[in-house]
Amino acid sequence: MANSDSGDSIVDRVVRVFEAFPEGVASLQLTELAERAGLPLSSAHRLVRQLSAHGLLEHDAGGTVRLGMRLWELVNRNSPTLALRQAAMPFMEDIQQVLNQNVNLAVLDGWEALFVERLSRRGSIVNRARVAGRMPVHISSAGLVLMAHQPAQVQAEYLKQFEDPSGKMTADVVRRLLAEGAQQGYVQLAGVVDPDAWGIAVPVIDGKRRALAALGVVVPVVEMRLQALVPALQTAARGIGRRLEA
Amino acid sequence: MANSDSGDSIVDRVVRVFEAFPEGVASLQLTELAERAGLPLSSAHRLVRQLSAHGLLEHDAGGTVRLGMRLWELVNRNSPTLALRQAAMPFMEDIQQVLNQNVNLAVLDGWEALFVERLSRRGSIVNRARVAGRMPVHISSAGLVLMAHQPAQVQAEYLKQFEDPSGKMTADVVRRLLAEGAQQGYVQLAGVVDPDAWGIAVPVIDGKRRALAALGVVVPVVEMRLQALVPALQTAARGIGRRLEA
DNA sequence: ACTGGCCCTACCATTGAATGGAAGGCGCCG
DNA sequence: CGGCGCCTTCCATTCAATGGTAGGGCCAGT
Repeated sequence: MANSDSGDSIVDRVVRVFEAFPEGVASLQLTELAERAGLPLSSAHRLVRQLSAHGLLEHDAGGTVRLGMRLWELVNRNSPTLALRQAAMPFMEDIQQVLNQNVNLAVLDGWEALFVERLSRRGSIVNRARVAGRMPVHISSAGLVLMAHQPAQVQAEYLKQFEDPSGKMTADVVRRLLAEGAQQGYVQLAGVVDPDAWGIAVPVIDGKRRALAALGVVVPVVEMRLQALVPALQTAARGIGRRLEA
Repeated sequence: MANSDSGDSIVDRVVRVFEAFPEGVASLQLTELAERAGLPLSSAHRLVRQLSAHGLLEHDAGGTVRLGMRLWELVNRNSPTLALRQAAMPFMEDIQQVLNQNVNLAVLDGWEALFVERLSRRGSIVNRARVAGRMPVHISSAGLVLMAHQPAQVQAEYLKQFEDPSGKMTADVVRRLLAEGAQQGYVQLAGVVDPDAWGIAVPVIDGKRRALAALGVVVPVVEMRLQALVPALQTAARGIGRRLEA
């Protein structure tokens, strides 16, 4: 044989190796990694060795393979979200302290909200959103408020393909939420993810009126000051937006 | 020609592409990227296209290339430091609130401290340590306290090759700091990085008595409660260590 | 102690995927 | 409108990548 029987390039394979780690699983056996990545063992072995030589992968104590510190370092040094996170962090900290709630920051990627930063309170209500985690647009206030501020064409495309496997949400409900979100400038969502939690999110708008990100909080349903949270979030979001101009 | 004139594999090239982004620079022109990565333009072009197809790179508005959200997501989802950061975050937040100071968390990588997490106070003293940033062991309290808790052999190797280009530190001073750090269980460092800032760091120890990380604060020299910080840090570090066992 | 199973590592003849110079667009500025 | 920088595409050449196979280390079960 020669280069790849299966017709995939090395780059494809490298990507498959990176993607082979299931969410939250830090390390895998070589054999299992090969299987998950769909590679012959000997090919996986060679590839892992090359990547390890550069620090993109590492061999940990038990002989298992994990993503390397070097990779983490490179990606986080030049992260596409770096500017956004740096601009947002001080404001997120303020919110966390003043409102005493979970705060999170998300961007829109496809039809999902991708959470890029999160500050959680000890002992506070469960916040399902994890850093680098995703949630479908229709079940997260952050996703909805981002979609609500997308160009009409994008929203139309989204609604066209919308389908909720759980059946809890209909396209009409989503349409209404988007319309309200666009008009009010925030989205409030009750207990979709967790029956005891409210999500509230506002958009971070840049100079060209594009919604770059969503700033949100997750609060327990018993929280009384719900409406008071909105202006605080909006003020913070404007601050973030202004920082991103400069 | 065939595969690489220069004798490097594709993996080498992928790594060089990732490494081509200078610290803090999010995006590059293709031509510049090719030059920095030491690749012929057409090869760079092909490689970038492949990587982009998988979302490891992205083309941004101006036609420049940057690291992709997908890469950021994969790395941060399965980060080798994920468990450490998750265990540490609540304690770091406590420290930040109670002591009202900058907090950071670092691991040892080679002869450098690599900062994996940081919480900074608005308006607080400048903290040079950036997330995913590095500092040489001998000018950071985190680096020193980590080195002070390494096996004797590692310390010997480190001291053997030690050389401070600035000449401010001598091997003897470092040796003394390491000895003190090992004995006292913390390292305090004044104004090496910034003349107005103190750094104090303690080790996070796991069940096998290995120093996995350093927990530290950066405080202004005028701060009076210096000694009071140490027990707080040590308590938090023990808490983190205990969480990592489970 | 022995055996079987599991996982990792090493070898090597084969060949098509990767290569990069050159030429063809595209947009910008003077 | 001509020159320049930057991006994209093309294509004949060839060696880096491939993966089946075999070897070695480790542990659990018998």
